[in-house]
Amino acid sequence: MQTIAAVRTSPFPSSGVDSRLPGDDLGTLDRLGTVVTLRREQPLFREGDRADFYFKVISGALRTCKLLADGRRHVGEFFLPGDFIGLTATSDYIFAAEAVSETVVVRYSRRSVDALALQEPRLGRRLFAIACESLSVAQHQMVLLGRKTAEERIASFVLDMAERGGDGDGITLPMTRTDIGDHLGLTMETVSRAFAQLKREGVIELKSTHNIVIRDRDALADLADAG
Amino acid sequence: MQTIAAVRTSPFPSSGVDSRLPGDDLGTLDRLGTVVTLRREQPLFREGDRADFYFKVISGALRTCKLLADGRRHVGEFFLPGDFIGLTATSDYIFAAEAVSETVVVRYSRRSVDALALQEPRLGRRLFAIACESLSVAQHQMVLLGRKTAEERIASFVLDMAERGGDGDGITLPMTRTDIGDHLGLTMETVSRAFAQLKREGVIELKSTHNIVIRDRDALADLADAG
DNA sequence: CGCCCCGTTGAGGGAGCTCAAAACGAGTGG
DNA sequence: CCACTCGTTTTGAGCTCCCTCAACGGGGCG
Repeated sequence: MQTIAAVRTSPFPSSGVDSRLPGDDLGTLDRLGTVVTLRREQPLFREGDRADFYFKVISGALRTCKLLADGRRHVGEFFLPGDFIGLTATSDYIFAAEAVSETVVVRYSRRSVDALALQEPRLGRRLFAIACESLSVAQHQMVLLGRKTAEERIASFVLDMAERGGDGDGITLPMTRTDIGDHLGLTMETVSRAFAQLKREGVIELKSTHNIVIRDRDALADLADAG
Repeated sequence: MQTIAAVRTSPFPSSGVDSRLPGDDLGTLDRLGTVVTLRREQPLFREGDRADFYFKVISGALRTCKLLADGRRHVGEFFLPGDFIGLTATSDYIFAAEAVSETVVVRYSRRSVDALALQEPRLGRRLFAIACESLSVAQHQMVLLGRKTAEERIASFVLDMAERGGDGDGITLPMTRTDIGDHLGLTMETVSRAFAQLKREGVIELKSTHNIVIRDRDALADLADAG
């Protein structure tokens, strides 16, 4: 079942979006795209939906969620402008995707893209590279979840967000403390305390709850790698 | 730098190995393979080595490891007969791979396989599928590491091992309790206590430390999904 | 202005970690 | 066949980090 969302069928917008993604390499793909706008908290798809589409984030932010039977939640990844989402080994999505804030994505028909990939080796290799990069991200996240302390997790998260979306040392965190906690295997309270701790240590500055500045990148990197 | 290991350049052995892997679909790949034998604890490659090869496990078992600066260890995945290992987004491996027990693998030149994949769409799609499946495994593991209790982690692990390598309900665990702990984000002692707990509850039977039998698969599945 | 959601802070408790010792099992040599 | 060794696993006891529960504060929006 496809989730309801504002859809505008139109040519690919000439957004200032980067990198990392097939649309940029291969003009042919652009024509397959449909622009979709999501309001805050609106689902892009749900766990178990048929995986008929790939998506690329244009603006805003998405999170992927998995729930345990008793309600415990895990946030797999945050997707920022330029990020590609929708690869799956099965015919269904195995997690939900929701908008953290108002978000615009481009939607591609999976069947069309997969068919095109057989004719355009460059597209095929790009999709393969995206899968390998996602795997690398997941492998780092597993080390974090398996072995790092709360403060180290937050340090890693801040550095990651800085690399992906920061303007210099200023970082915008569109998601809530609860989202961050569910992503890092912590509670909201522990996330809050770890931010406070890093602030006390002079490593970061809290401009507001969703805007932070890195003060000591080396200290942050040391914490993130645990030595 | 390539790790030293017993290498036998020869045609692909007619092993009774499954499934899941390119070698089986595409005869051409078999000729590219070189058989490599590893003794217990011997590294197949180290973190940071140039990623010049893909591998397929024939017999035995591998583990992938990442270390934090202060020595904390994380075991990413165990690889059993039929499993494919070596996909990476970069030119280097980002984790080490070591033999849990005496292990035989087939080694493929990454360059040759990648080149062949451009000519043989089926091979390209197979590699892509392997990457997507690995991603799916990683996503499940992140939920486990982020949100499950010790007992739930062990239940999930036992079920996973039963599906992958079990003969009926009898399971062989070639790795140590420490390996299991480092894979599940626990200590060896907690792993041992969780096994004892499941035994006390009549869910599993411990034939020996490395051989267990599932007594109540439904109870195990309930625990693994937490509800 | 007042409500509500989100974030912060505090106090107490618990799941899993640490440290330590004993039990076990596989391999080795007499 | 037994004695000994060495690494692994089990079990116990105490501690710690993070979770839980609760109260308070602040910013955005009706």
